[in-house]
Amino acid sequence: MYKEYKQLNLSQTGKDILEFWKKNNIFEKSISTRPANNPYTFYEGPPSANGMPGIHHVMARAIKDIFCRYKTLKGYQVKRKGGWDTHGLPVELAVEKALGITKDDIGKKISVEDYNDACRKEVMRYTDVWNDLTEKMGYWVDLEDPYITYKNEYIETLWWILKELYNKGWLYKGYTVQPYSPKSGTGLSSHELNQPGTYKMVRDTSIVAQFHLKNDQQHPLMPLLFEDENEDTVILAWTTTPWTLPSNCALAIGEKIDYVKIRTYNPYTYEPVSVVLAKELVGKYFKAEGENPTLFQEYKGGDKIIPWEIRGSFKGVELLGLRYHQLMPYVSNEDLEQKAFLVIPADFVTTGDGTGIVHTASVFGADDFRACKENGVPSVMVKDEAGKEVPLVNKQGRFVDEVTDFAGLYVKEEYYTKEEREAPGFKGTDVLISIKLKTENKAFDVKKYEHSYPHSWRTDEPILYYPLDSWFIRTTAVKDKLVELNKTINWKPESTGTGRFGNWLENLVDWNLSRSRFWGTPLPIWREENGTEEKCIGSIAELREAVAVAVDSGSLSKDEEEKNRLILQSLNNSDFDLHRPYVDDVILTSLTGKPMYREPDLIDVWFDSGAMPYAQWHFPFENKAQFANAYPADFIAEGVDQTRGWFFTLHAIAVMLSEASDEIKAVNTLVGNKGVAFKNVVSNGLVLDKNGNKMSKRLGNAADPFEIITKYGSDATRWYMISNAAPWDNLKFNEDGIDEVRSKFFGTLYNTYKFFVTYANLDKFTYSEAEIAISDRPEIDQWIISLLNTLSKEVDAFYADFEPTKVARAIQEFVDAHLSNWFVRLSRRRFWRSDNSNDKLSAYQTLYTCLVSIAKLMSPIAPFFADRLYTDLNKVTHKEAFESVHLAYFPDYNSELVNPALEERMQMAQDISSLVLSLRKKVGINVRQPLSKILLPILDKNFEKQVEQVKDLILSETNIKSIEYITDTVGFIKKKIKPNFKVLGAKVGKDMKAVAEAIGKLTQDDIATLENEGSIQLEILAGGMVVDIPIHPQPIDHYTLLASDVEIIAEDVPGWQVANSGKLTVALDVTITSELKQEGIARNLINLIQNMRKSLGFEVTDRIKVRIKCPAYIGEAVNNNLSYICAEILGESVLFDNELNNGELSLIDGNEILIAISKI
RNA sequence: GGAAAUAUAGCUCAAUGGUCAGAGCAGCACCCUUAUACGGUGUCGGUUAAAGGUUCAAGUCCUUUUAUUUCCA
Repeated sequence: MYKEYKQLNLSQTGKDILEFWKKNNIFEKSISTRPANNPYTFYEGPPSANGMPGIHHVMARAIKDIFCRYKTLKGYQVKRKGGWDTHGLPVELAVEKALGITKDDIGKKISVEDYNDACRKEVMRYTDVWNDLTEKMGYWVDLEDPYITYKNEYIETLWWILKELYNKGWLYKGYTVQPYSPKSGTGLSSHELNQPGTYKMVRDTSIVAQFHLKNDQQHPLMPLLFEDENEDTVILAWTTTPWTLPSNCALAIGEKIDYVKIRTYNPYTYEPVSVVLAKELVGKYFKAEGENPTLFQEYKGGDKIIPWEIRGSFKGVELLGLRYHQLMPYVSNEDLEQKAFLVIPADFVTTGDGTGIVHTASVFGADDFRACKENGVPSVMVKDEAGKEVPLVNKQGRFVDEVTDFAGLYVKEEYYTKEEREAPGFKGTDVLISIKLKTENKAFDVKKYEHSYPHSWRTDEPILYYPLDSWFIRTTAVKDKLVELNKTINWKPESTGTGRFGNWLENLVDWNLSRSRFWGTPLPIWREENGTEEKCIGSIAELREAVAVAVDSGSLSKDEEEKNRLILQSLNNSDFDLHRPYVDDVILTSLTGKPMYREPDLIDVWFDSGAMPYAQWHFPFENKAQFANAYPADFIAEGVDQTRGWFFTLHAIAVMLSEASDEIKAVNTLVGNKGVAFKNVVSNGLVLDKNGNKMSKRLGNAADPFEIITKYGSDATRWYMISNAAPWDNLKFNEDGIDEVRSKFFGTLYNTYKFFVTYANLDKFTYSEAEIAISDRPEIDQWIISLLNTLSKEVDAFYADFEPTKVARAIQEFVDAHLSNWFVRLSRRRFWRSDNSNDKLSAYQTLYTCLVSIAKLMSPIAPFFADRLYTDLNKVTHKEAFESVHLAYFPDYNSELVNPALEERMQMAQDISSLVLSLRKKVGINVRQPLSKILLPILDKNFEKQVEQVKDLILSETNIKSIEYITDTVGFIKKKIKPNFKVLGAKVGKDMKAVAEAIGKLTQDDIATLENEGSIQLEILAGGMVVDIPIHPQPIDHYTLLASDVEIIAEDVPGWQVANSGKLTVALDVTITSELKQEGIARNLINLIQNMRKSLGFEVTDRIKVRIKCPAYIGEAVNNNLSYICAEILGESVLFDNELNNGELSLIDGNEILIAISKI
């Protein structure tokens, strides 16, 4: 017996099937039953388990799961090693929050050791919740043996990779300009900068400074800039950070921006001056009424209106190379004089603010730094006591001594205490600088300016952009190869690969690896204090050796030696933790016997995850074969936000290793990899709430995945997400949508199953009979089998092309429109017949095949329901030897079973039926009333033949007695002609409009001529006008119109009820004879009785007796159709009883009728 | 500021450059049903975000703008 259910309960199905999987190790079997020599490699992007999973994780993981399951169906062995991302700032922040401490307290209130222990616990805090969700949502991933990024083995592989890069010369120390908080003395990550509330509106002193051009230089623009030798020409540049002006080293312009030179007076010193600024911004600094050369004679210092006139204009590119006098010459040298203080190009210059010229201080702005580097402009630096170059502002945020006037002053007012700032006479440094520049004739405009500026979320004070020491990976060394190999990767969607990722690679800069933190992978580099010698450690063994050397060297202090000795012991016992602080205690010795200390930085956590292909196997220290068998990945998938995260780090590390590492080169050769880490990548979009807003806990619009799955089941949730929008489009998550999927798709499929089992159980159909050849089955069976095969092929192609949305929609369409609402509906009678004919058997076999195939096709997306469907069917028939659909194989596509002509004519049957039903609706004759015939105008010879084959389906579906075909020999049909634009467009081009119009004017006779002779001449004016009334001789173009250039359809049959759609036209005979009328009454009665059977709860096999009280003419109708009625309702007898007083009162044809039925 | 994606009916989505822009849901009306709180027929609903341009022809191609989102700065 097939299992029957009271109702569809996807949530319960999920739980049951999960239990079944667990009990029978289905996941393990899905791997072990596939050959190891046919691997399909998937990499799991590790989630961080220190946060709760959200609904977007269900989305992301459903996508991963789908393709892994699909490939399993296709016979591949798909191992899915899970993983956890355990390092990084979010972990540190969570710990600090939990312990109520800040970064400053580390090493003070709490030891680094305890802190790291706390991190280690924190990071796996929600693993149980994650594992629970993983199971419940049906995501198959190996949770038994995941890779964990904080494990020593994992870190050791990272060290190995770093060493490979180091040996290649691709690991180096430099500095970058980063957000920096002088109060806490640390750099801030962009993540920290993105904390809410870091950007605040502040009022800063802004200065438009005058950079005086040198009047003795060689430059093409000199004659224009200096019209006479006394002219003082300056470039105006604007800044909101006046404290960076002493460090100015260049001025940046936009090459395409228009600039002008304006003669005017300085508003503070009243000196005559010529200023250069962007043309667009002139109005910002000059009043319109001042533009008057005659005012120049009258001008006195202090006048409100300052006269001005434009004396020249030029493109930015013409300004390049101009030299100017250093604005605040506290620090200079030969190098600066030669290469700095000039105009350079930069792409970030705009005319939105300021003057269209940007003051550039290379060490205090990331853009500035880049622009200066690209143009070979050195930075303004001083040497500290150790002889090291340092900027003019020290790490406390104060000016160094060399900036004599302002030495020791904080550059930002906010760094002073409240008392200091409120003291009488206090002036901020920016203000002091302004005053100085004003008096020196170097300031053109000083204003307070309100703008948004980032603040340290810890100290709440404005940050500085400041140069900090960093370790870099020279990714730019392999830039071309990164770009080249990216083109071999299949991106879904493509635009992410070419656009976002491609652009990113084109503008690649070296990878800044350094992070000043505590919980992460330590940089394995030890250095002498003066940096002359350094050592990169690539393995634990190497570390042990180096420590041993250091211990034996005798050049360490007693203390250090003792510590090292303990470390060595621990290394020998293999229980040394590679994290800080332990690794910081390791002191190595240089060749010259000097101590070497570890560089205190940790590495970017993105390196952790990008190295997972190697580190998850502890390559090359272990598992070399496993690695080679799983490299590179065939498929990965993550959110689009990972484009420059995980996708990049995977790609970058793989490409670099393909150049730097002999081990990797060997593997690449072995597996035929040019150097990529992954071949296919799906970058999925975000999950937004139903209004398109970001989901956040704060707003309370975040959907809880557990709640959703409990309520609707994982299958409906997954199906909804996948079918609703392409993975890379953002999904507007709406619970109503899940409910719709449940009732529309799963409901329909479930009911189809229920229908099947209801009758299959009655008939004891277990598929034990011999398979009826498809060609021997009825038309409708052949049709649905044909569609099923077409569907399999399509779905296969969609899966292979990573288009799950198209898969889901195709399956939905099949199940709903074709299987349930056509095949089953039209085949119902075949199932409830009492004889055991071949026709009935064929119906069972066909429907069974459809259901089993659907289960397989849908199983990657809806793994629970599909497995229930499959196993419920297969348990009875034992047609296949698999205990789960996930161990089965993808349905074969059998092209011999596909019959396009059959699919076409069935479509025709559906369309014709639909037209007839719409006609019935129009004239108000319901379907229960039989009608005698419909007329079909014949379009072509094939048409009648096609319709004849599906005639019975149409007739029974529409309750019509016959179909008649008419040809146009009698001029009976009115035809309509439509141009086929695609064909004609190519032929007539510009004359299309005129030709279309001419076609529209063809008469019924013209159309007949065209049909009979295959062509007709069209005349249009050469100008493209239709020849209307040829009064004057006009040039005329002739076109020969072929039948293939147009579409001709029968539009109307005058005197009949007609409907058409596309090429089809149907005319309905609405005459109701008395015989038809009686039959209609009989049908109505049947319907009433069937409803009574149902509401009285009779079984479909119960036989009944009927008693009726009704008007005589209805009785006559019943008598005339008695055998038909009895057959339909399983009635033994129908008795007319005018004394009847119980029973159900109904209306037939407007007359009361009383019916009573009873079981026999 | 830069890059990318998206924008079509109240909602979710379709639509090779080819002529009434379609489905489903929701609403309304009628109908059908011995699987189906299912289905059918009709109805309501559109300046295809806006403005230019290319083309015989644009939702579709190009340019600009706007909005939303993401990443980067």
